[in-house]
Amino acid sequence: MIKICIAEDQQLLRGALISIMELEEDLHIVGEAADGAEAWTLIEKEKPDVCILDIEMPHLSGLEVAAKIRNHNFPCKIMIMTTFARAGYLQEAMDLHIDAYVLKDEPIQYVIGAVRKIMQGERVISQDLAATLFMNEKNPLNEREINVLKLVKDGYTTNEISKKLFLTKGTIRNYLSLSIQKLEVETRQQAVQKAVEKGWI
Amino acid sequence: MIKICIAEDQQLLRGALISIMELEEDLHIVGEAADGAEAWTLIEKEKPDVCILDIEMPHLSGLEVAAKIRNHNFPCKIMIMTTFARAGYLQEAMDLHIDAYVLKDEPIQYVIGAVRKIMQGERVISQDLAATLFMNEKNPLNEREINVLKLVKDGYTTNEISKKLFLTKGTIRNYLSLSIQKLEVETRQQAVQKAVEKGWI
DNA sequence: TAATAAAAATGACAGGTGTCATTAGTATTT
DNA sequence: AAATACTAATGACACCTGTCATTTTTATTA
Repeated sequence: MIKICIAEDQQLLRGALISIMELEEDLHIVGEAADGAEAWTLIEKEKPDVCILDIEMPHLSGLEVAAKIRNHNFPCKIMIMTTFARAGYLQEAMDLHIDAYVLKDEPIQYVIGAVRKIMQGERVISQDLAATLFMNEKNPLNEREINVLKLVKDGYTTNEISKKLFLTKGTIRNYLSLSIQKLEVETRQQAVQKAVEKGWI
Repeated sequence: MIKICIAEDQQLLRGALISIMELEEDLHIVGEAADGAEAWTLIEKEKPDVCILDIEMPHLSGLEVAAKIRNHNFPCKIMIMTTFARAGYLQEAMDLHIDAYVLKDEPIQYVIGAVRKIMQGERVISQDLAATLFMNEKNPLNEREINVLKLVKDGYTTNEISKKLFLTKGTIRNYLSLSIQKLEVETRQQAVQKAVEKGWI
């Protein structure tokens, strides 16, 4: 009997998956969570064999939960289940030695099959993602550029960012100018768009 | 036996919902679609009693499919099932006399219950949305402002927009300036954000 | 026909944005 | 000690943005 925890913020999908997995004789859902923080508490308590994590959740992302699981050396298998085929996410997942990375565009039987496979030590990655992984563009931005770009994403202006980071506004503009060049776009907004799309910030 | 068509672009959710609904004795899924265009073909062919439509799908949105159903005077009940509690979407749905407007954050049993209720002529709206409906801010933007703001959303610059619409760039700036004032924000990007969030563009 | 409203354009202003060349301080390496 | 690279700052330039007052043109209405 495989003990599973599932973390997914959309109740409709979470509930549906649970109902269907419970119909399989060898699977048992030992807990469900609607956000990352809840998921971590649950996993600590239930010690599941497999946990299925959505990436984009409130409080803690699925990748952050995965990092915690690995840091605590839990023997738990990890499946990331997400809508987004973003290279950055996938790269991060690989670095964390995630066991399965599955897109929400797969059939349920694929997900169930993947659970069984990873329990046997296999690794599962959705077909559409394999290509993404090979292309493997890596994040051209350094830490400072990432920080500044994140603040732009959150709607802050050059001046506000300069105050927040204790730098002059000229420096902020320089960082953004560099980011724009590295990402081969023309405005800070396009830079944010591209960086988000690639999973780089 | 209630005949149901379901249109939802995420296969995992679509498949899960179908499996679970098929377990109910009085429900029967007569067709599934992964985008709006497919959904419309299906509905014309199957003449279901109820169709469940996601809003954000490729080709045709759920609301556009709903409009087609109403224009052709099909006797089909319509349930909109979406992630987003956006006032503009809800308003449009109400104008189309949609029978149910359900958030993806509800339990499955709520959705199944809603199907039965609308078959008996009731109307179902997710609790969280009732408030949104009463607040009922309406879109302060006129047609031209909406068009310009949509182009900004798609990443076009002032100059590109002026060429596309055969207006001078000064005029585009004036329209954007007005939009910014009407939406009570400070930049064009914030204007786009707010308008999207409210379902106004 | 005259009055009114709207859509579109213009010009001017302050301030924001992106680029670039240059400088300076500070580690790190060789 | 010299070379290298990174981080931060500065000033200058052209261009973009948001605002405002004003004008022209074109429909609509009285």
